[in-house]
Amino acid sequence: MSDLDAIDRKILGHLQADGRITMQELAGKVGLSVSPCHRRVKLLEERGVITRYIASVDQKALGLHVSVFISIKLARQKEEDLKRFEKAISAWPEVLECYLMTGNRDYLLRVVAADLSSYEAFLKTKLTRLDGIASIESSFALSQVKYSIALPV
Amino acid sequence: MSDLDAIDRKILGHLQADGRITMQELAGKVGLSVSPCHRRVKLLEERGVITRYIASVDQKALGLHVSVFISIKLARQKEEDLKRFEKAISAWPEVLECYLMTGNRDYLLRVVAADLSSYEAFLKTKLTRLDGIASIESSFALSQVKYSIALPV
DNA sequence: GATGAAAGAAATCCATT
DNA sequence: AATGGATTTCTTTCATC
Repeated sequence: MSDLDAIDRKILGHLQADGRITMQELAGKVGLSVSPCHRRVKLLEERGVITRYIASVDQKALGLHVSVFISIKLARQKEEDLKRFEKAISAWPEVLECYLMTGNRDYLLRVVAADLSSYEAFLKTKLTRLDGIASIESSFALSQVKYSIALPV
Repeated sequence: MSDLDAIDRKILGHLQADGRITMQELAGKVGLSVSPCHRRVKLLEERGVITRYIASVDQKALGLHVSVFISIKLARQKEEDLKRFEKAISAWPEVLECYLMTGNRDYLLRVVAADLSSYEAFLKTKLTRLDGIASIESSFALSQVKYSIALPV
């Protein structure tokens, strides 16, 4: 699966920091010439190690001032209950992250909204309308201290 | 601040989905020709609306099988205590996200590690060595149901 | 502000080692 | 697997509307 050598990991490190670095510059940084560097990047893309390239956008500039972590407990934990819940939240753009947690097997969601009233609208028109939810607990973030998508390589 | 018109928001939507889309294709999708589309993208970059471009890497392919959410309470909440804590965690690559939360004014961290023993190493050599921490509570994620960095535009 | 064209730079492919 | 060069494609700038 992941037989990534040292050069692959270097490449991934640089691409996580700058997804638009030129092949020439990237090749220089990892000590290869352009062609083999290019081939490695293409292989990493094909193997699904690099999943995609993204522009990162400032949350405040979009007017999204509210970040909420929501703990959700389901009434039943049968496979089909989980699947139905996961399918629903996956379709909502306000939900940026969702994790199935150990312990009580509940879900942890990170949701963004413009303000408290649009968060309330999200709760009322979407989340609380789902069947099979036993409890919802919202925790609000005062500020985002760190946000990185660069995994340690 | 954010006088983004409909076309700007369309551009941001497409760039969040594909950070390497060509100007030609992007221009077509938003109904402009290449030059004005290019100018808008450059402006969005200069204004800090687009913060950067990133390659997204598969966590499992890197062998990072453990995702943990950590709730941390500080002994004191003076500005300098917060600053010191935030500076420390910002430097650690294992910490991908950190939020200052309302309520008890504690921190919520998302941390990744290869396995439980390397997570333990992170706790022992880094987190628990910080001064002024009153409590640490780890919650493990069984699976990542959704992970998106694309903000709703 | 938008347009189209033109120059420069980068990605991509291929023959060679 | 890596290299250097050739080709194609994109970015970026500029004059014009």
